[in-house]
Amino acid sequence: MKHKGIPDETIRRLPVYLRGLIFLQEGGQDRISSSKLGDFVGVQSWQIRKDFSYFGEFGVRGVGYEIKKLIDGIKEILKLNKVQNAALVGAGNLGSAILSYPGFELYGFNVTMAFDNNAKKIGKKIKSIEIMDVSKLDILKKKNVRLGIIAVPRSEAQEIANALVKAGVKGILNFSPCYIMVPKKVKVMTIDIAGYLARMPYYTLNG
Amino acid sequence: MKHKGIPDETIRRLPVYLRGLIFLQEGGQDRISSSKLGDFVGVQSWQIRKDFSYFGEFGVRGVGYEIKKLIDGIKEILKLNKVQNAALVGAGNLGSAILSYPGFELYGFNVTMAFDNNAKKIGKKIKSIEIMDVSKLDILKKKNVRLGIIAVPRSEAQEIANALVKAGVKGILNFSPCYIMVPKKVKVMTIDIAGYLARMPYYTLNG
DNA sequence: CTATGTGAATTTATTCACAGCA
DNA sequence: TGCTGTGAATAAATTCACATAG
Repeated sequence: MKHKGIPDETIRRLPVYLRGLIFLQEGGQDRISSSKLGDFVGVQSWQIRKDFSYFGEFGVRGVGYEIKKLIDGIKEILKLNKVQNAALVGAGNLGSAILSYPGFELYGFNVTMAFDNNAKKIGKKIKSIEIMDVSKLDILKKKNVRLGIIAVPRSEAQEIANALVKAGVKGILNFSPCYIMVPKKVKVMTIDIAGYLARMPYYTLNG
Repeated sequence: MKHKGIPDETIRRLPVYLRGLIFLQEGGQDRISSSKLGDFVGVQSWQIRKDFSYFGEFGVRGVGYEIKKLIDGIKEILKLNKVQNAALVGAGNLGSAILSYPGFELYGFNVTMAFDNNAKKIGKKIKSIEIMDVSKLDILKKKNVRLGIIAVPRSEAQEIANALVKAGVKGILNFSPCYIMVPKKVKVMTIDIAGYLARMPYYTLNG
């Protein structure tokens, strides 16, 4: 299930490296050193070397890393090689933005389905994706969708999560500002947007 | 500048506690134990007690915590007592959603200004906020706005950050998927939405 | 000479176990 | 008795320093 002994923080940084490397590759580059990559993505060079070292030897001493090899390696570690579909629940302002968000593609994700409980929205399309009734979430099982994205009001988040789990979802990306309880086999990651902002004054207001 | 010896992880959890406590208070409750609060927000009870203990004695042994006292205490620690204004740059899909996001208010934030470089958007309003030309960012200095939110394409993020810093901003919440370089005195927090999703398969695809 | 890879040292954060107090 | 507060133990992550290899 989880590579043993690999720090979660290392896993957190891998998508950052991957994004940077893909960008560099698109720029025509095919080799890079840990310190150049570090400058580019905002991580110290020894941190990068340490992170890669958990998975074997990716580089060549005295030379650096071959970008293609690193990209392939990180994709394999993160299991990003096959395109995966995700379903969005909650087609409000934030949900609609997520549905149109161009950044998922880079990592091989497609948000292919959307659900809402608002009769006025059901049947409408956003970016060619038809919004379906949230009571039809079970269809995810048939469509083999294993990732759910929650962007509903806090008061509805837990029941949506329950429905997603029942529909066979293995991972939930939760934008609702609340704790969500799920069976241990399901992975929840919560992005608490306001929570980030709430920490700002602590770090910026001196005194 | 920063309380010394306080783990950053403790600071990260404080907004979570605060949100839960406000919710409980609105429900008419005025006292709670660390384990009940922990169940509610998804944190272990000892972790909560430890976190609070860094700032003195908030509770009463054998009894629990007075919710109002905790709320006031956390707000003071995080410096959330005075309402703060923030400015958004980038009024695309994600930016518009952020402008309408109802979750900031809880912590005392107002997104009061918005900027874009698209002539078609400038002058239009979203939620009664007029979108201004990004070249007018300097106005933040006059308006005493000290927080900036970046929701522009990656290619523009760094120059927008530079302009925000020049306009006197002390903290930047960055939704663009890239590293941003700023002077040390400025705090940047990046929310890499796709990066979260990119870690999902690692945790959910067994084998 | 350059840049990786990695044990060891250090720092940071979590977890425990129980003393202390209403 | 019940629940907080905290020193001590453990675990996790970062940082260093340098051996190693092209």
